[in-house]
Amino acid sequence: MDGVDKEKVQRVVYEMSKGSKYFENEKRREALVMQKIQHMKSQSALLTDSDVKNHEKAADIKIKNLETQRDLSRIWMHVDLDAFYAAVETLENPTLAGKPMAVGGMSMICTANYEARKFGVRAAMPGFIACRLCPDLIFVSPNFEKYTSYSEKVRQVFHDYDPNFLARSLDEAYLDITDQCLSRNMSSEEVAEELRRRVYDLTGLTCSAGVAPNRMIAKVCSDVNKPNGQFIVPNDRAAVMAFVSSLPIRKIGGIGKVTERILKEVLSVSVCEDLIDKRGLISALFSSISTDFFLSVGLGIGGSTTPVEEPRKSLSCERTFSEISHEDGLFAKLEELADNLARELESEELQGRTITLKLKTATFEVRTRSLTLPFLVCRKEDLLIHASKLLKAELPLSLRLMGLRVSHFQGDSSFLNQRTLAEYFSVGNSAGSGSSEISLASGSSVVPSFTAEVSDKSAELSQKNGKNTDGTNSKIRDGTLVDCFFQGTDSGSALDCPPLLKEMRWIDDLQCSLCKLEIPSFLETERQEHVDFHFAELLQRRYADGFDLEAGSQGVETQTRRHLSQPYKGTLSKRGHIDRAIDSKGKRKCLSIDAFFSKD
DNA sequence: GGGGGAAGGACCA
DNA sequence: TTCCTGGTCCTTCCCCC
Repeated sequence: MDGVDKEKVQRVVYEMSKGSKYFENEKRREALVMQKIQHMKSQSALLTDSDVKNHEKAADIKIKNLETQRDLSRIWMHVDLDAFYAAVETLENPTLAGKPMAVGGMSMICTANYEARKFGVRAAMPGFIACRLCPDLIFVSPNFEKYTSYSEKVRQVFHDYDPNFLARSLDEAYLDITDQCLSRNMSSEEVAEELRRRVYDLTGLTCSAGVAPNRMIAKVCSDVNKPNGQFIVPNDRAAVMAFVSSLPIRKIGGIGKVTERILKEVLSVSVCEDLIDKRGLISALFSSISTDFFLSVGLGIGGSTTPVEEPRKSLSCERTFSEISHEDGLFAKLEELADNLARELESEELQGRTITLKLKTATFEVRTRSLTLPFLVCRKEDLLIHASKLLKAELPLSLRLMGLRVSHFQGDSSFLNQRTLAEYFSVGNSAGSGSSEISLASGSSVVPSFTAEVSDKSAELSQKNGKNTDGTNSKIRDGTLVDCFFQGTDSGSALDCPPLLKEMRWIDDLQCSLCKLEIPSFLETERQEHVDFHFAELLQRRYADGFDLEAGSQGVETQTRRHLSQPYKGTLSKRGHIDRAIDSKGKRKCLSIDAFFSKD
């Protein structure tokens, strides 16, 4: 931004943050980056000329490969609305026009209009610092409903130019305008001008556009003549290379403050062209994925085909608050988050297996603690049970932020179409249950359990060696089989997984009957284990207040998940004990089944 | 060596 | 007085097979 007294801005920001906890944390992070840079420098110093030459050769092969992927047949446009939130607020309240204004509050600013930017006020700047930079700054609270409704209008226009346009946020999108240009015999420049005019006519908002053969370059282009302008890089290799050659690496999406510093300080790379010149060192010092990325940046290649829409990977909720150190207060916050997140999960019809607790301490240190369960969860109660354990383990704490995330969603879409247990049993066991057997527990409640045979060979081998020998996880102790886990049906497994298992999923309406579960007679049998797969969850629920099954070995989980998608976690001993269970104090417990079920 | 989980961090809007 | 939120991806470390 021209006309900004950068030095003054830096000085004010420094003066205002100096000595604060935030500042101290920044210094800590800065030291870590420096350490990383030093480490990479020393690694670089160890490289011989021939090392670098060899890496250069490897990079050349990569470059050759990348060149074959260069696609100049599509015309991409990146559209970015100018100071979007601020512009919407000004449209709704014209008295704000021409005055420095920021959307956000004293703690943080979402965006600032161009008048405010002249003072150095920027998005992601705390409001109190912005106030110092620009004492007349007007604050407006964000109103996302309003922005969403404007965004929808703008998207109507986008849709006319590319029905498959990619919306990146409320104020940004990528459009493939190739067909528009061809069918209407218009240049990309004309299309961009027309689109921007239509957006303005419909909403009163101005936007900037960038046009290039791929999204990576188009994104950079939209920034060139911002605000209310456009810039075009023609679909021509030489033009792309010329544009990229002097382009500062920081302009590229994916290269942020830290990466920029590392590239500059370790490799003296500052513009994209340097990435090709330094390909040998890059290949030597960075991972293959990072090297590929840096090389494609140097070549101006990136994102020319329409990507397939990926399903969501995680869903989270986090809140910043004024410092809390009291346990009750922390758990109350957690409950709020669990409640919020459960609602979100419900509205998106998602269930996940991994729960991640995010904590930001009063000193701005960020910690995450996660837990992957053997079953899917989405209800508030379940989130809370597991997240509470994660939180408990971190106490005492003084926090300024807490967040909760669920990920590891059930990827297999067929899983979602599976029948519930209730449905399964209401139509009988006719659907290809194969080798499975259904045994009913005594009493009226219908409880499925599975039969799995443990091969004699496996048991023998286990007995002989005292450990697993053939990929199974059965163990022999005192002449009886304990620690028996399920595995898949591929050859070599001793335990056979009934296809029935794939028909199951945890459902709430079965919880009552699950609580009446009785352990069938398998405990007395010699060479046969019937394990009800609801058992693990039953235990989890039963001891929700701090009694946890110790995780089975990771390998077992892996195996089990791979084949069954519903792993059994925990250990059930043949002699009727719940073995290796851990209570809330971390003590290992051994309960008899009788004792377990006689509780309350 | 590869797969998976945990933790941390970079980056983006 | 006061430094966000929600998401993705990558890396590193470690365990287990």
